Amino acid sequence: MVQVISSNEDGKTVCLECNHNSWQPMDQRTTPETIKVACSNCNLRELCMPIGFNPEDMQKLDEVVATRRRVKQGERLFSNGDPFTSLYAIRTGFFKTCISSEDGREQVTGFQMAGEIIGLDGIVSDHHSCNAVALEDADVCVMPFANVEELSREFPVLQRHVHKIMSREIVRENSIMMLLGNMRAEERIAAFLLNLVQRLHARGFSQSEFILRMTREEIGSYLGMKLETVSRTFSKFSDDGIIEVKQRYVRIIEPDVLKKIFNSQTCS
Amino acid sequence: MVQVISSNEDGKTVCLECNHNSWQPMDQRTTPETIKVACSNCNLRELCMPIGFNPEDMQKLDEVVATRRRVKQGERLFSNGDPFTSLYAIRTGFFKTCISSEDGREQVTGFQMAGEIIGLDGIVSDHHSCNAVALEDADVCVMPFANVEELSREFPVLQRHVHKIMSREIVRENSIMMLLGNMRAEERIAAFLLNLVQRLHARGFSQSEFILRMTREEIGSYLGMKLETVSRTFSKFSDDGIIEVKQRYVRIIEPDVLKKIFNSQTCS
DNA sequence: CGTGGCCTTGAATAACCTCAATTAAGGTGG
DNA sequence: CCACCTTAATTGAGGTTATTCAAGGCCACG
Repeated sequence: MVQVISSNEDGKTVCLECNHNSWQPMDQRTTPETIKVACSNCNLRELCMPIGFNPEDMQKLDEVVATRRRVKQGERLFSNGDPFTSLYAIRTGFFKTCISSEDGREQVTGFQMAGEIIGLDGIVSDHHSCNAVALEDADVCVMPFANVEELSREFPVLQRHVHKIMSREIVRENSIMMLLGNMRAEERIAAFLLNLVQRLHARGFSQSEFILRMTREEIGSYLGMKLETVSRTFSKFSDDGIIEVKQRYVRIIEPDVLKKIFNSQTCS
Repeated sequence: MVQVISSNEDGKTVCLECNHNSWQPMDQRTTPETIKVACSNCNLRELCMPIGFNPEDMQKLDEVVATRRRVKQGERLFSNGDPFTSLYAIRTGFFKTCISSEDGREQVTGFQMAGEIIGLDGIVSDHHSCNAVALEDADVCVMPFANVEELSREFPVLQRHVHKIMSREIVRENSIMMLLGNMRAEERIAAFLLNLVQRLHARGFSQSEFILRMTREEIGSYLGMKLETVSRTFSKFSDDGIIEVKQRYVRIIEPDVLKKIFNSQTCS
């Protein structure tokens, strides 16, 4: 495979073809085999674990993660109806979560990347209420929820962290409700692109360009619009010189214009 | 004030004028002054607290609730930006939670009634990210989050309960995303009415009739449609003999038809 | 080099929104 | 207790946005 290397404005080297395979810039990457399976020396710790642990507590914290699990592209980490046992921290890869209505309509409820936690939907009923599908080969840390709860009782900082993760998800969904309820197509796409690039940037990738891991249809499902409308909106932004789009490749040329569209379509 | 009394199909007596003032059928109601401010003998316990406590633990659980607070109609329990200190269990009354975009558009993120918990949005950032507005005079139990966390460490059953409440909110918002992203106006209104009547019924009210506590505009904001469309859809359902509507009063005549509309508009 | 999945684009249609006028209800003060 | 005023709800006509249906192009993969 030819690897497309590009430098972003921070001077970080990023692999556009496989940016999904590591949160790290290429030059710092190590092979998976050299990484011990433990939170205490995980690169992603700051993303999915609380800070402020001393070394001996950190070691106990490693007990949260029982095992690792690989999920191939297109496969499910869990499905609607599965018994709930664990939360999952994404190490590598990219997921979508989605629910289906009785008559078969699908709603994507989120896209998740490295360092993010999925499975929270299962707590309330002891069964998952959505499907988690890997949009590319993925690797997750399996955190049995019993372990999480037990250690939470012991470590208030972990307890608070778990609460914050759940609260963050509630707040995220609130803003999706705003998006779905109040925004027009262009605003939704602008919000979507800005959110995606911001999260990728926080993981060491370019602030301006990336590869979409989902189809137009999946984007549309998430944003409450049809795939044709997604495509048309991308094309319009491209015509306006705001972004460059070619299939899954996206480059943001005018982030400020995108932000303006997001904040208010009718802004004078 | 003339009180409109009606009997539902279960034979329970319900006051339509003030069904919002108590979850209980009228004949079982006691005056607020006779109720001790404690979870251990609260009528709503089964709605907002875990079950399976023995009496001595129950007494410790009472420590969760620090105080009670009255919120008059139209006033806010908390606002976007307020420091987060507590969760609130609604004893009586009816709330909406809403967020505003930068350009002033409002999105109602939920309607909450007796026994439900609000304030979870504030945990992640130590500040509330939405407004909680009383749609009628309300009375809430103030549960300082520090107390909740402390007792959660001591009582696994409470810990699990807190997690379930947060997970339930995540799942609820997932289904709202489905509603906003995939459903048409009639389906949204059907889902809204069915959800409302189901929750009211769980609190001892009629399965078929109730008084809306929110305006058409607030319903529209929640469901992602304009107030005129809400009104038109109500009128259409009324013309079709599915419901009876007169201003805030709603009676569901054909729940099965409503369920069919909700499940699939295009159902043959 | 052919095949299938994904993406793009066009034209016609449907759903919902906007603007506007009217009616109904609720609250206030004389 | 009633008249007035304000807010909320209904309804109609016309416009806009996004959807639907359809055709064709691009790309990866065998």
